[in-house]
Amino acid sequence: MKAESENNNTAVRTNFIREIIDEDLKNGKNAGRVHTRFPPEPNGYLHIGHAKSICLNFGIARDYKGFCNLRFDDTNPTKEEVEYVDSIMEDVRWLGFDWDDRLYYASDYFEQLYEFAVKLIKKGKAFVCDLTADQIRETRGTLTEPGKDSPYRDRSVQENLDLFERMRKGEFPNGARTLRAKIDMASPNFNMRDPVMYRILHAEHHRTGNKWCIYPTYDWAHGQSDSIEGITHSICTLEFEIHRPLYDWFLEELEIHHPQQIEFARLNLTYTVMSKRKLLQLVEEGHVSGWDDPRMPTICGLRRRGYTSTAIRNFADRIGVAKREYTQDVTVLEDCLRDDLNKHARRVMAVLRPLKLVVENYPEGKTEELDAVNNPEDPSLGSRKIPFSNVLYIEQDDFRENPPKKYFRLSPGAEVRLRYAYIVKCTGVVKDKKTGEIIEVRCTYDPETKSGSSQSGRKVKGTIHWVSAAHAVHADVYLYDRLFSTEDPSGDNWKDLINPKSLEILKHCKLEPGLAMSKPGDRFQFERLGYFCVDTDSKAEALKFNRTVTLRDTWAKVDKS
RNA sequence: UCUCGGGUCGUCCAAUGGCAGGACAGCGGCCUUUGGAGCCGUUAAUCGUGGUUCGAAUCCACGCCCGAGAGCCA
Repeated sequence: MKAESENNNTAVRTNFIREIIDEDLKNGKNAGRVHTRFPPEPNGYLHIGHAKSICLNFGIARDYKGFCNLRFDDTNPTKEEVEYVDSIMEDVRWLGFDWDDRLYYASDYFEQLYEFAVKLIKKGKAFVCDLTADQIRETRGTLTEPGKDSPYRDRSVQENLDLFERMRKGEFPNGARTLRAKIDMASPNFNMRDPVMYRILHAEHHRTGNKWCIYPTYDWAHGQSDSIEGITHSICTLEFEIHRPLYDWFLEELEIHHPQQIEFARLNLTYTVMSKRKLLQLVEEGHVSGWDDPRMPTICGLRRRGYTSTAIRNFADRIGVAKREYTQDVTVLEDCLRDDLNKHARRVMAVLRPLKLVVENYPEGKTEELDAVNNPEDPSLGSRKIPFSNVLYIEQDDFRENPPKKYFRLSPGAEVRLRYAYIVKCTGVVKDKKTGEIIEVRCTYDPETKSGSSQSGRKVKGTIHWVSAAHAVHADVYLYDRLFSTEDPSGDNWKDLINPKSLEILKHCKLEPGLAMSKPGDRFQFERLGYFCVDTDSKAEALKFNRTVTLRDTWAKVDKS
């Protein structure tokens, strides 16, 4: 996947993390270095929340002339897979960031971590514990009561060293023993109640294979990995705040480089869910077609939907970074999207729900090539020719037999401009004799009103889009709406809140002929309708478009009221 | 219940003891060969009570509300 870069240099907004860095720089901390990292666990696909973190970490490295590492936090072989590793790298690159040669894995440090653990054992700060998981839980205490010391807490250094080595050699079954830090079972912070550093897991790891049967826990691996890589600012989400004392404790006891952990509030968005667990459930239970379903908040889903990485980066800048938990209105994301697409997407005409329009006074068989602007926001994109003839398709919505007030489109006797073509006047309709359904609208055109010509000042209130019937190419168009029908789908009944109308498939839509050449990933504005992109599954003989987002539609509000 | 965080327009973000500002959403208008875009205007907030201060969103105290924490997950 190629990066969609093109940085638009809006002034970088500051935030409390950048202020901390500014302060550190002023004080000469870390010898003026700024080094961050993005540390995903390869157990799922990246989503828009990760994008916030990626933009934060890589963005800081870029702005402070520092570095940002990509590090896979792969300490749990039972959950992690290479499939996820690959997708994560693809997504980070697509977002426009590059880790150069700084691709790391926590598993790269397993040997070093083992040696660090030995050091702690020798210092009398870690011990091998024979308690089972259940027993550890029982002795951990509660929110209000301290825990109890493990009966194995006072083993000799020698015995701990021996046992720990034998754990590594595979002499014990899963769960039989752990290595625990010796801190304080009475601490009000559970993370300090002699936390587990290593567990026995006879499992194959996606990178180290069967070399190890003991694996470090997150707390033991993360800070030390940060330290090994020379990270200066270890930025993570709020739920790790309570882990910070432990993060600091390990580093202090080890007397190694001590990065600063800083926590910020993770992104929540209205009308969607963000937890990996729920996302996985949506995929596995078939509520969506896969991780890259265009309704998913995953990076690959947004990409398939037609989002640009520029829009996502701008979104990350716009929402800022703070410590209070929040839920961002999804309209802000959509606004960033429209903002980018408006500037760059080529305009084309497409009729999604066709209604035949016959121009009575236009010669049958005649075809004219009319000029159409590709993007009024960007003249450098030029113009194209589109064919006009006596039989056209217009949008069903653009004709009303009994128009409401302020309806500026076609209705019996009314005039409207056909975009880039002529002003036409509706002369009547043809109805299906049995159903009474309108199957054709008739009109006449005024040859003096050709688009671009000196039109003697004639103006009409409405302009509608159209496609010449004989020249149209056909496509399936997938209309997506929000995945959930309520703003806040958290809670146990979240699956009941899935929007049953989040996908509508339109067959046999009529597109202007140039679109026959479009390729997967191409983005367009279908005039007056919205932004659309060619789906990854689209074929020349079976075009498939996804609606990325609608245009802002002020008429929709008027019509409703 | 204990510990740690956090409370500013509807939603987010800012103001770092000195006129509470910006974005999105909303509302009104202008403009328009996209009811798009653009432009202009406008509504709207400091959790509460005390205190310190010439002056408090900001500092202090006491409340209140929200979130996180008892994985050998990250």
